[in-house]
Amino acid sequence: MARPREFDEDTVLEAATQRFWTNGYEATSMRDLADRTGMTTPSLYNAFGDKRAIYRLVLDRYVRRALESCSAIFGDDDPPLRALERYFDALIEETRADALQKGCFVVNTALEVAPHDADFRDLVTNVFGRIEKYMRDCIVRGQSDGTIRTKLPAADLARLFLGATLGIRVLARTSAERELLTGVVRPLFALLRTK
Amino acid sequence: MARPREFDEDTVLEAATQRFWTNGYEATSMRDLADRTGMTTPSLYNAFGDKRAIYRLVLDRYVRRALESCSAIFGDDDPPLRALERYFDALIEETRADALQKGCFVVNTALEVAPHDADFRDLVTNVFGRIEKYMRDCIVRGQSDGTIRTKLPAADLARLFLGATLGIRVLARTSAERELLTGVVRPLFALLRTK
DNA sequence: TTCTTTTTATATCGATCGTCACAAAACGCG
DNA sequence: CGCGTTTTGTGACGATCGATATAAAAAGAA
Repeated sequence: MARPREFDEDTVLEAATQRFWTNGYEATSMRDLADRTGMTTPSLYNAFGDKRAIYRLVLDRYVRRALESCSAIFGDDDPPLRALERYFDALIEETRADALQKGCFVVNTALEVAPHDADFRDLVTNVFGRIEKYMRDCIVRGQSDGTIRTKLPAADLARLFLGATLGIRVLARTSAERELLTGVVRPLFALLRTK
Repeated sequence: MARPREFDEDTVLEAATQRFWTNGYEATSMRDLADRTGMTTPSLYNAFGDKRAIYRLVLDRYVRRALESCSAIFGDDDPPLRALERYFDALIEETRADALQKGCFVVNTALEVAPHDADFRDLVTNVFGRIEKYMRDCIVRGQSDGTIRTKLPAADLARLFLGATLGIRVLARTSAERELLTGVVRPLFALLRTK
């Protein structure tokens, strides 16, 4: 029907993701994206739209995968406490291996873009809400089956666990020591064990 | 000796602070700063140096005041638990009143600038370390006098409290509801009360 | 006054920004 | 084979970026 694309969409979007993720929105130029993806800027515009649309596209793609990862952890039939352990273990391991200090793409967006862009603020709020809900449901299950002994409201515990997650994501951008991150998490699990 | 300055340094630095704080480093231009401060760009360069130097100057100024505020809270002779309450009450109240969703200038810097600028990363790490130390010393005092009953290591509790602080600062950039912020904090104090 | 020093405002530098016209190139379809 | 459609690369648009050269203006010192 027409001239075929010469690029692999997934490869290009992944390269664009990495660039936006590490450098942020403002510090990434369309020419940066062109260089990293091997495309020209007109091809980028033709294929995906303008800079903001590309950012939204790759962020949505990132969110989809991140939430799938969350779903895999919390949707598994592991005991609730085990799921939470796996969640924070993965978070800390991801941070430890994060040589470029990318942190979390959503958290980075929350700070740089969300305050002056309602669309992205809604996206970020939605993602944070989903994580909070994963936590809450997990904690409720644990309180029901007795493996989580604290009687504190699951809603507040979920809020704290979300807050701790975001805090760790901030520290991840500053090359924090692993001991600091594990120290944030240890009292959380002590809290779940208390009566 | 020479022509006197026509601007008030403190007023100018405060205006520059507000601009960098709300918009970030990359999204703020020297012309933005000139407009907001009422100066011309050559006058800014002559008085304070280049863009990065101005950012550093106003960030240092912000940090000085923020740490003074911390010192006032934790250096007071209030009981340790009361100091921690005052700290988080002030944090939540500041966030509630933060119509422009500025969040914390240091946290914003941690995410936007620190990953690719060692000087600012060191500054951020230092500030986080000081806050952590305020928390730790306060918790140790509370554990000594028996007002904080938990036997969990003060070092880890301080790390969690720092992490929660940073998490709240992230949420502050996304116009989060007050109930979410108070929910993050409530289990922290429940944790301090547990034996 | 004249000289020195610093701040001021005008005007602009080259570089880079996001974006796009344009036409050649590469396909399926008739 | 053209024909229509989409992608491609070249080149460049006006706007804005960080930073300055330049000189007039404003003070104290001589």
